[in-house]
Amino acid sequence: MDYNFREIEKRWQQYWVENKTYKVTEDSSKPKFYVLDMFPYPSGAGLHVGHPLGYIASDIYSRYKRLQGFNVLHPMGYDAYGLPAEQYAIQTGQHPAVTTENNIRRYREQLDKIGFSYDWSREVRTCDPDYYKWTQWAFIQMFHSYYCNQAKQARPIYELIEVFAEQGTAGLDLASTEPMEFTAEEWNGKTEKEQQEILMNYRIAYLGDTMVNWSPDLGTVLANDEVSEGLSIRGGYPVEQRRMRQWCLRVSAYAERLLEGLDSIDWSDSLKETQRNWIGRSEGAVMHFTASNDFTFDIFTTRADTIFGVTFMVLAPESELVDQLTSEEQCPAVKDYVEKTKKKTERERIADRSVSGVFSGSYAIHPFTGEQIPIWISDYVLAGYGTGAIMAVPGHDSRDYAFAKHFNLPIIPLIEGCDISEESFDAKEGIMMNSGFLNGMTVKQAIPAAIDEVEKQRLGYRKINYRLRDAIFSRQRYWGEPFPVYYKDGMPYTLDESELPLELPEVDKYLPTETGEPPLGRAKNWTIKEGYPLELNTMPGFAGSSAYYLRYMDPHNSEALVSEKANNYWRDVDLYIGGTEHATGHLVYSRFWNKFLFDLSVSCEEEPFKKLVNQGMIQGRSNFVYRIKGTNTFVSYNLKEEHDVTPIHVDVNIVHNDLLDIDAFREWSPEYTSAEFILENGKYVCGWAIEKMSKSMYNVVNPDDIVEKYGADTLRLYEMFLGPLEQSKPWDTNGIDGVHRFLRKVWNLFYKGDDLLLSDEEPSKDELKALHKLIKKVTYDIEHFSYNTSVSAFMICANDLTSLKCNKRAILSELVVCLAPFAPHISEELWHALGNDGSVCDAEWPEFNEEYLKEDAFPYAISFNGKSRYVLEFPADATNEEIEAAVLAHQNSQKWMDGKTPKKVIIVPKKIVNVVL
RNA sequence: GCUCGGAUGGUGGAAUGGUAGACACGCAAGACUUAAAAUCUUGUGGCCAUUAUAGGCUGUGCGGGUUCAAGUCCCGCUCCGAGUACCA
Repeated sequence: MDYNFREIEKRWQQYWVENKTYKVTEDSSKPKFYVLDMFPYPSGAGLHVGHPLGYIASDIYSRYKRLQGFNVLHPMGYDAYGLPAEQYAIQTGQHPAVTTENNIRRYREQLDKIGFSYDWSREVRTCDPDYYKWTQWAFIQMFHSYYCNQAKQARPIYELIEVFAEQGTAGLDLASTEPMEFTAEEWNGKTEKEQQEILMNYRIAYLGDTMVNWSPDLGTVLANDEVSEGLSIRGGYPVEQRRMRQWCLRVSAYAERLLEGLDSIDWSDSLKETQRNWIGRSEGAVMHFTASNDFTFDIFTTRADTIFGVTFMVLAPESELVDQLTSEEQCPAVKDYVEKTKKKTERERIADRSVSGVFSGSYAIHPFTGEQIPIWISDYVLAGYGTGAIMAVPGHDSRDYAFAKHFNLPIIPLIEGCDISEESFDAKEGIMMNSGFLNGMTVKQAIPAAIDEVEKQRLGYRKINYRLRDAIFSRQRYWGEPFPVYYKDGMPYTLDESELPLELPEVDKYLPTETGEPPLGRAKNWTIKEGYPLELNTMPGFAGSSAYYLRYMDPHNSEALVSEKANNYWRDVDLYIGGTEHATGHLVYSRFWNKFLFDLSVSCEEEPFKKLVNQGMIQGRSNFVYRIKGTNTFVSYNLKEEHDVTPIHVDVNIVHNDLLDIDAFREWSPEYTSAEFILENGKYVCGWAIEKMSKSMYNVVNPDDIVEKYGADTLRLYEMFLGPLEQSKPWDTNGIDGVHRFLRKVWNLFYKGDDLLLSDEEPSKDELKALHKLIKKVTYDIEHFSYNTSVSAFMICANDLTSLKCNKRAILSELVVCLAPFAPHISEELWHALGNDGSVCDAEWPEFNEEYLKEDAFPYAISFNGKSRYVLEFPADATNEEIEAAVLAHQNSQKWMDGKTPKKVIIVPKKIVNVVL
């Protein structure tokens, strides 16, 4: 009987479905283990061979943990809201729900062929009302919460209302959009609407006027992580800055906890570093400056020590301070400059690094020297960071230096011996000078000393600033979660929890309305209660993906996002596998969202993802043919230098081991039907290059085709064999024959022709050794995600057992269990061939026994001064003294030592003897 | 600019400081076959030597260092990749 993978895989996939093999429930008698993949956005193109890489890795880990006796939660679902389905809807009129449903069906078909051990009964879809009910619910909780900096947690807003009525803001330390102070009398004297407006300053989900990334082409705002280099990540459309009223989440309140939490989780250093940079904590001070017209404003600096080097101030063009600080005669020039910068898109601003700016006409007073410092306006200062204003110290900041040089402003050196004739001295080292009370201190001493003095004289205060901004949470799009919000008297109110889910309404078109409202403005009767209008924005993509791991724990619960019982059992994700592209998006929002739910006691763990592994990207490997210019003749790779040729991409699926299937090529396109070929050794050799996997490069490999040709088990093994999991690497179907041959080799250990040849004899020493070498290596490798080397270990073991002609049940059954996480279908089949019932998934992971690896005699490598190695064999129980004596005995009889007397003999546990001459 | 990775045969890649190149692809030779494909066996870093064997030298991007011993540790470079970017 041959290894008929098609039949085997079909049979066992069916068996798993019929027997609900992968269904899990809470079971307090077993330890839990939660393995999660980042759920996919089901795109129209379907899966290519790169997508399942992480899924296979996590599936192997899940199956392994299960064999080790863990109760493994391994779910899958779809991040189903998103822009592509909506863009497609705009072009074709096709409802995004239909497109999404079709895409999901296609994804599921492809996933099923690979043999994953998902518990599909727990599937979630972010666009399903039963699911987004809880996204909306979480939003309502955020709306009704504020963040207390003293308690370091979110608290219900009604507490705050009570405190305001009793004591105003006195003694409170709250996360807010802007600082506010008022008394209880002032609060109590305000109208309902005024009070609501004040509360907006503190809510964790709030409406705020902020600078947003606006994409005119997409007609929506985007979050910072959805923009890169001034272009939208999806689609690559230009993005500009606009001030708009948007829903925001007060992520910044959690900045410190998001930073601290990184120390407690097992993520790669580079990913943690990326998050640290994104959060961007910097310690410094806010300082008050007074302008000549008595208007006071604040700046933020991390270099308070350089206060005596300030020769000018700079405001961001978008800053509200600009209006306050512009003198009358400078007004036209300033207006002109501000208009100009507004017109530039973010991308143009990045591209244009030239120095520009305008004098405001007013001056600030230096807090220590009383000197007049000119105030300038320039686009190198950002409105969104700090206070949108800086004190410029050209001697010790390169940007200030460039500005000062350009506008001929004075530059003062503050550090002894520094040379600032060509560039600023930015390093935080040296001895201070020209700095009044700071003179003689090192920079490290001067920074805190300067802030102490500033605080003492009430000129400012210590402040920690974060780069992390609040997340903009509304999108002017159709295909997303509707906000559970309606407006009364212009103020937003949330729906009652009992009114959830608020379902996405139907619209006639997916475009903005004629008056520029978002698409939901087209919905009929989009009102609630006594005709109050509902919110027209929808939530962004990250809304639905921020708590999906909690929902998998209890996916059908209609009473809660997750029950306390389920949450207390599953707790958190033990292993999360996904790509780095979510480092500053999903993985920040999700941690924030979970911390908020932790404060509400909905989630019992503060960090959602204990361990995270990033799988590398799979790149494409394109093939080329070379057409001689002006002809329809193609020349083989190594002969192309003799002709003037144009390289042309050729479909990698008609190339095998870089050899072109000429007949298939002629059929590939009518253009090539009559193509002529100049061959080498009777073959057409193609060139190749590593490029992104994409249709236009003709290098997309579909997993279905691989499964059809080689089987799912071969695909799984080969994806792992390609290289280290976390490394990016090109897909190259060449070489897949190697792992396929391995599986056949395993098959042939069981079957000779049609006969099952198994023996109940005691295994030999060599057989046990081959097996236990495998068990040791594979156990270690799975724990360390070193799957490529474990596939090698299997091949070595199969080769050893083949040459030993091993057909012992005792050996083969343990081999099959080891193989089960990697190649589940063939393992099931062989598990049954061994006479077992049920599924191999219920077997036990074999235990490694060191005894079997011990040898009778060891070869020792003998080296001299670390060179020229010889080999001597010693019994396993030989002592170091015996080995040393044996080596020295050769001193005169062999050429080894050239008659020299050894100074030292070093015997290393690794079976090396080094003789120092 | 900053941060983090990486550099090992023709290719993908192995190597807790201890015989570098496991395993696989490719290639070459052989077996089977009328032939090819498939399959199996053997060889395969480079250079040198030899009828053959045994062998010698060299070798992990470059230059130093530590060590009995360095792909691995330390210092200084070069190149490549990823992320991030006027964050005061």
